[in-house]
Amino acid sequence: MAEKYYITTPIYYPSGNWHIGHCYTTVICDALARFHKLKGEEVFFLTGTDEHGQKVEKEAKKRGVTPMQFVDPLVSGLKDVWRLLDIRYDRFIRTTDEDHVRCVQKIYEKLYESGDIYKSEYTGHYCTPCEAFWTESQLKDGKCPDCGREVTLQREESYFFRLSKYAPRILKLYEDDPEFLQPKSRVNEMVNNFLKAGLTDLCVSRTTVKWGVPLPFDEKHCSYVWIDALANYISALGYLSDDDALMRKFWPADLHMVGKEIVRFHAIVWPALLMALGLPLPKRVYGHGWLLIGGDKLSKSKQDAVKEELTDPYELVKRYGQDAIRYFLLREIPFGSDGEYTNERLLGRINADLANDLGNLVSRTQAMIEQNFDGKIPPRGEKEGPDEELISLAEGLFERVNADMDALNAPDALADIFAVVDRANKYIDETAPWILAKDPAKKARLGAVLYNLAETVRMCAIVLQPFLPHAAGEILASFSAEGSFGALRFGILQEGTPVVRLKPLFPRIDVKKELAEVAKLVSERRAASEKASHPEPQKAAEITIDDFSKIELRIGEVIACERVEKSDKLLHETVRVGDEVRSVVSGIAQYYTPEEMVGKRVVLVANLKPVKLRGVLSEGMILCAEDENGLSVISPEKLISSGAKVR
RNA sequence: CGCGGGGUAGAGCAGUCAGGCAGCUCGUCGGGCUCAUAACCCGGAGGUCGUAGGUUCAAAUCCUACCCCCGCAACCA
Repeated sequence: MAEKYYITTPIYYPSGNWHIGHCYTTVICDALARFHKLKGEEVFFLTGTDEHGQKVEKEAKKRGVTPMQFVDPLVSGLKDVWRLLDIRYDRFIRTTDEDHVRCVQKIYEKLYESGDIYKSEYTGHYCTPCEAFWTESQLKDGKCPDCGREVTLQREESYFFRLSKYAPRILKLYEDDPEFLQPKSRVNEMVNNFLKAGLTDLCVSRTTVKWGVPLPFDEKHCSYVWIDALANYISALGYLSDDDALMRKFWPADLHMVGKEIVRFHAIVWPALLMALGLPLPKRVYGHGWLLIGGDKLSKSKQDAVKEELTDPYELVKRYGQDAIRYFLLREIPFGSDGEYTNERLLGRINADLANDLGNLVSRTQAMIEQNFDGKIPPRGEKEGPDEELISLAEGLFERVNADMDALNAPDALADIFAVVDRANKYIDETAPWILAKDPAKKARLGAVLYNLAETVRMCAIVLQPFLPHAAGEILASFSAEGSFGALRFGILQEGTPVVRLKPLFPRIDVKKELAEVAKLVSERRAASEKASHPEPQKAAEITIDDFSKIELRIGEVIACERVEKSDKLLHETVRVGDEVRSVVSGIAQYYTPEEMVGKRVVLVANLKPVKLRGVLSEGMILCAEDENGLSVISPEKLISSGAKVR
């Protein structure tokens, strides 16, 4: 019986802006899925979208459409991206799919009956954009520790999942199975940050959110994020449905590929849920790094035009082709850690590896076969000189790539394949077939050389299929060769087989010209989107004079000023406002030194609710104007007494 | 003592867990070749491995202290 391989991507939240970062995870999974399929395993590759939640509900409302109407086009946009990149998933699950919803309801029911879900009350600081509740201690400066935005205090009746109960078993899981969570550093992170501190039960329902799965035992409540989202991995297989054949065949998952920010949910919450349901645990959870976009100092530089990268997958595929984008993502991002994306690096990779090395190797090999052997595979001939080295390198290729892929290390797998490509290019130099061609007595040797090259190219193409499906397919077809891993033996090509000469697989790109074009395109697009979005924020809602009078503005004099320790942006001013002296913190340290501020007269919002910033009390706000060039404190034009009202 | 990432050749990085000749890609300089997509092959130059101390026959790697840079925006994988 064939082995099975079940691999999943995270399900993506429909935000409307699909970019190259989303492609990263999915392309790796696709390559892994294809690789295992070629190994003859029965593969199930799952991806999809996570569509419920308050954020979608709000966005939809803002646009005056139903959540479904809001989400549908976004989802089909994502599917288009996958089509462009030739992602061959077996199912695209949406958490709004009927079967998923039914499954989630059954899971809730089951856990409720077993007592793993119970009713209680939740109070917490809620950050709407992050859809997350935070405890008092987690807040940073009273704001969301993730995004730094305002949180609101919310209290409501909720159902909870007894996560705490499972902490010991999860710790044991990590000990017993070091493979379970990778890379290893993430294990320490989980243990130190969460498990050691003790798990708290997880809030799994909401009454305030309507866009979700209604709980079967309490219709007021909707499922809340994680059970709904995580369950996709089993609902997609028909868990608890009438037809659970897939579930029986493919569960447990062989690999959940996730981003490092959601490792926690996959390495703690998900195993606990599965334990509660009495299901086997996934074999491996892999938390990969992030693809940072234009992530170097350039994006930070304030004065120069901020360099922007083209990250739109549609445009990238249109310009360079799916294989080139796949190749870059799989090759360039260091295994397990963060990688950096720039257009320049993308183009560098395309030219150096795909055009110069691989494409050119195919091209020169086929050209010589065409010129010297009438476009037919020559006889194999005797081995001599460097033949042995080339051949054994090609023959050992699969074993090396297989080991790399078992370690989920696509960059190394590709490096191993290209090591063979490089060796083949060198082999041409060593054997100098163009010299052999001049001497009719050397015809047999020439044939042997070209045969060895054709075989090497063919074998590389077979292993390249998971990574560069299009190009690898073309190469194989041009030799009328089959792509199965069974054909990874040297000597399969038959003498006389016609070889079709391919057009350049990866045309060389003029990097300078292309970068200029891309820069132009990006700035045009930005201008267009600014134009489209600008009228809105500028047209702030109309207010009455009464609204305005609620704001108390006063002139203050800065009598002392110092930097706030351990902060880059904050200055702590002591401001005299009439008879009063106030402590004010402002985020202007990048524009003003403390010395500059002392003695300045400023406009202060005097009735702003005091807050603590970085532990320092701030009782007001100094008015500033800001544009792309910098920031200026607003000062009265003539000398005017401190404490004076501003209207 | 807020959290995280990092400092190895001009650029980008691997090597650090497991101590053993400092490597890879790009760039650059020189040479070769002309089958090939001005591609390919060979060679050179270029490094106080952030700093100081320690352990060791041996340290980029282990230990201690310190310095510096980046992110903590958005999107969220």
